[in-house]
Amino acid sequence: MARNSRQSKILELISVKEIETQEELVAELKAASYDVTQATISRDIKELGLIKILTDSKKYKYAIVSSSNQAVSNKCLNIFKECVISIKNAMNLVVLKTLKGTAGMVSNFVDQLSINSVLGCTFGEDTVMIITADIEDAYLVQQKLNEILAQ
Amino acid sequence: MARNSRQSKILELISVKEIETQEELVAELKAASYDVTQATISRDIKELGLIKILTDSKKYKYAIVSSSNQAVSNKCLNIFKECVISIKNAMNLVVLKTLKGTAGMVSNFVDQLSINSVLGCTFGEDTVMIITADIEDAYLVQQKLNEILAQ
DNA sequence: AATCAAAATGTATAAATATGCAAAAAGCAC
DNA sequence: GTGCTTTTTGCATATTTATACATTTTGATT
Repeated sequence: MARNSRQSKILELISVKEIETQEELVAELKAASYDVTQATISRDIKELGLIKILTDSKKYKYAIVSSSNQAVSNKCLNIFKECVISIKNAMNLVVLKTLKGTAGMVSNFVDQLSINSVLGCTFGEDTVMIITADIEDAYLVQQKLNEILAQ
Repeated sequence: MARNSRQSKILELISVKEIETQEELVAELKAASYDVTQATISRDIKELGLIKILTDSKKYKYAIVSSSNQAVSNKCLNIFKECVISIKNAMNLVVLKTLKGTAGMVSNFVDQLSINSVLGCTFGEDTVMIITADIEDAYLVQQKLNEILAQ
């Protein structure tokens, strides 16, 4: 569906760039050949439960709502699920395979979850690597992510 | 200073009521005899780093930015500091004395901090009670709060 | 394919928010 | 106090976002 794909792109865009306004988002989406208007974006943003937060430079930017304040919106969760193909462990790492181009967004998402044992995330085109302190923690994180995906 | 007092009132208002718009906030402030315009509120909100999140009923309301996403804004922290008079332990409880009328706001704030050992908070007019699992946890929470206030 | 129902989107505009600029208020030094 | 600087605020308005309504698209059923 075009809509899901577009919303997934929105999540990706806001996790990579500092998007200040919906018009800016429209422009970025046009560049990625999603031809939509601001009105549609406004609706997408509401559905995804995105918020505007202040950056260090005192400008507003769109962001995914953090987990402690409020549950991640169902819509976000669904998109997250669709993008993750597999979750595997390797020593003190958890490796996620994702749809091409969505790894950045997924990595950002994992960061947002603020799981205690996650030390950090890096990502490429279709792979996210989560670093934990030890093998046991990697296992815990994998469990946790599986739980979230199973919701 | 009138400004700090007003901003403190704003934090209190948004923690107690679901404030959907700045105009609504202006009205509430007027009722509390703070006579200001929407423009000023807009600036206050920016300074406090407040955000708009979706409620369960799909309406937007103002909220304090959560701790995991981003540090609580300096401004919020300052106001928090000014409102807390003392922090004491009693068994598995931590008891905060606050300025009259600000306990609700402070309690909300403590919730936002998402400290692990905090099981829950209740409050009256000028007292916040934090419940923890045991005496040791109460001590840890007290330590943590003192750290935050000392920042 | 034709028909209907539901969902998604665009257009136009209402509603909400941010901000440039000028005025007022608050500090501060003398 | 007076004069000067800095901060805060209001007014007017630009900018940004949400939404009512109409239209288009999608999907299912026959």
